[in-house]
Amino acid sequence: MHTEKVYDVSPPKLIGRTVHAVLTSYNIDVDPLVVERSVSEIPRSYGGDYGIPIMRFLRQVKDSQEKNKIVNEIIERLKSEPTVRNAVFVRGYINVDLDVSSLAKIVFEAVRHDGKEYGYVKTSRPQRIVVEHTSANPVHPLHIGHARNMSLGDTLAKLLRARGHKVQTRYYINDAGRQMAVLVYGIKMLGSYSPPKNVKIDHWLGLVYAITHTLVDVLTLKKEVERLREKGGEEYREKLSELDKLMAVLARLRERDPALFDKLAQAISSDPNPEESIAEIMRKYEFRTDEEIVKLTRRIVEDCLKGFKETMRRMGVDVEVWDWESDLIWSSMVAKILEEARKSPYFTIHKGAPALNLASLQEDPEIAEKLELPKSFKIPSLILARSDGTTLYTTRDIAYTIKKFREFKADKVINVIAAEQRLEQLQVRLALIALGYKHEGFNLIHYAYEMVSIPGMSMSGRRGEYITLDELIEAAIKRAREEVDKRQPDLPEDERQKIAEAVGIGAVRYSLVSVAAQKPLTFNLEEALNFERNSAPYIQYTYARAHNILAKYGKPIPWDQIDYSAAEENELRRTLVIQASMFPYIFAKAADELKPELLVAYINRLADVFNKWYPQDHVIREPDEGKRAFKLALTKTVETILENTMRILGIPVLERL
RNA sequence: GGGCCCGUAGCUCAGCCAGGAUAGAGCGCCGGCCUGCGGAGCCGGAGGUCCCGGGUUCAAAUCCCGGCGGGCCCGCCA
Repeated sequence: MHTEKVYDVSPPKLIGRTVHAVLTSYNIDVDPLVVERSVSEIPRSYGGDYGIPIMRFLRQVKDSQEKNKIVNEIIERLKSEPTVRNAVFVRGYINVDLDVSSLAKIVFEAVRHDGKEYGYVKTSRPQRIVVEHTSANPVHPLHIGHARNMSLGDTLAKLLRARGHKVQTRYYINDAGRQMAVLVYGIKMLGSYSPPKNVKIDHWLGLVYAITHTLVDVLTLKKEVERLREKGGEEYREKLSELDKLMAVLARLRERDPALFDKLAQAISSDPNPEESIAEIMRKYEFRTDEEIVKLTRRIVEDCLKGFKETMRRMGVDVEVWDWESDLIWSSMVAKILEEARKSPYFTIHKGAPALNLASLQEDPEIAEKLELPKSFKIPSLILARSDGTTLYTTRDIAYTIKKFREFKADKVINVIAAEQRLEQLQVRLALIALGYKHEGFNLIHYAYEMVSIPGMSMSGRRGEYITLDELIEAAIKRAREEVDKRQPDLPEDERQKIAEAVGIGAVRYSLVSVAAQKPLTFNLEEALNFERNSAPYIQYTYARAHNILAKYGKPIPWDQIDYSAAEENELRRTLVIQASMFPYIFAKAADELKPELLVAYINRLADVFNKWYPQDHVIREPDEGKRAFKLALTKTVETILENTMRILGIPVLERL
């Protein structure tokens, strides 16, 4: 693969390798990665393109003659590299001026031969990796938070695959547990399961769930208030105001479907003990003692997933394996975990329930370090089962983790799960280690992401307060359509709509992976669809421009007629070549560090430079054949990188928009 | 009460783990230019106590300690 050659001569690799080799020959021991990462882009006015603060590595060298000798040797070695024009020592830095003509030759050859694979440097240590993502509970429709999850998960999977890993994607269907039982209870209260045809099924189920959940909460809270009335005081007033708020939620829910609401309200209020009815459904499903409940639950979940899959398909997201939580229980995998726990030295009884004492594991320094445990915080004991024998989410998650590792013979499992589940995810890893599943415990990665907020909107699935992802997609497409109608009024209607869909979807995905996962993200539709800057449409547009310049030329790129000296004639051409040479490096870094946002920042910058370049340095009208060949190759290179990045980010590639 | 994450220009964000030159982009704002390979154009400018206070270091946005502000978590929920 020619991409490897580009990777090797990319400035951080080249300079890092050279510096490290010389330092090592002088018995200066430094981490090659630290050296490589000290290489940074510098302003041209510093006399080069990339620089490295060399003095920080020469601290231990006391003799200044010796220092000079080392610096000079590094400079000489760098100068002997074909892609280096000059290297100088300035104010503690070694600055490298690149020979962009030689660099261009290497980059163009790679683009020419690797094409759609250009930039996808293969790892030297391929692994088997499971990426679990989306995994929304099948009780309400997907919303913007799930969209961040699926965009990150799908992008990571594509990124790791392109890097040469074997990747499997999985979705965990949480069909056991209380939430599901609440929805099933609601459906049962309606008498028969007959969802309306004119509403998307997951949206309707979400409404039933929200109404049922809130009604049950209100009844429970009312009893509580009743009980506290005599006593009065702070607690009573708090519960009372909580009840007020819930009543307001109920009123809003009723507006959405009065008939459905009234039917549920009447049925539930005539149930003497809804909490017990829900618990009973949960038991019947988990212990599989009531085939009717099993069938109904499965049918509801299947229906809800149909809705999810439709939304995911629109987002361009595909998951390979769908795992049912209930299958883990029924296949006795969860029972086995419980059994193993009982035999483990960490087993304990906590508040009368079987549990694992995880705090004692914290004392092991290896575990504390590898799992990055908080120091002055005692991990609470993990309760494994309810007193009625039903299992708990975390216990089932332990079994599921083992399943994921086993079935794919995975080296690593990446769970894309909200940051609010940090403690739970930590407990899973600790529990695995406690039960002797060390490989699993140490190689389970919680890829945590923070919440997505939409200005002026608070969200709660239990209360039915959310903007669904479907609505968001529609809004994005509608907004995109307005722009497309403005720009391309002559295109046929159906084509404009197709373009608008590709633009809308791309815009949502781009903005959801553009911010580092551990930061809270504010989603702004207008910004996501800003056609002018830092957005998927902007990248799609830039691609289309590059593509159409090449289409206008109409012939194959004359690779063999390129005059490489053209590279040095224009600053923007130089910058583009250097940026193009950085693509494999950025790609590898994004994959290895699980940071898709690096790719987003990179591609945005490349588009900026390209958009600045082509209007002022005409490609097709270039009279000199060799120079025109160079410009065509450069355009092809940019087009290729844009396309190869969009493919990873799941942004549809369009030839016109 | 404890733990985790975040805090950088008016706004949205890079940079922080792996300390180094004058802290970067984009939006917005101000002032100019422009008839284009698809105007979704170009050039210039202003704008910063890198949340605060200590410490380590030749050197701190970056590391350590102590605060402040925001979010999340600490359930026989998921």
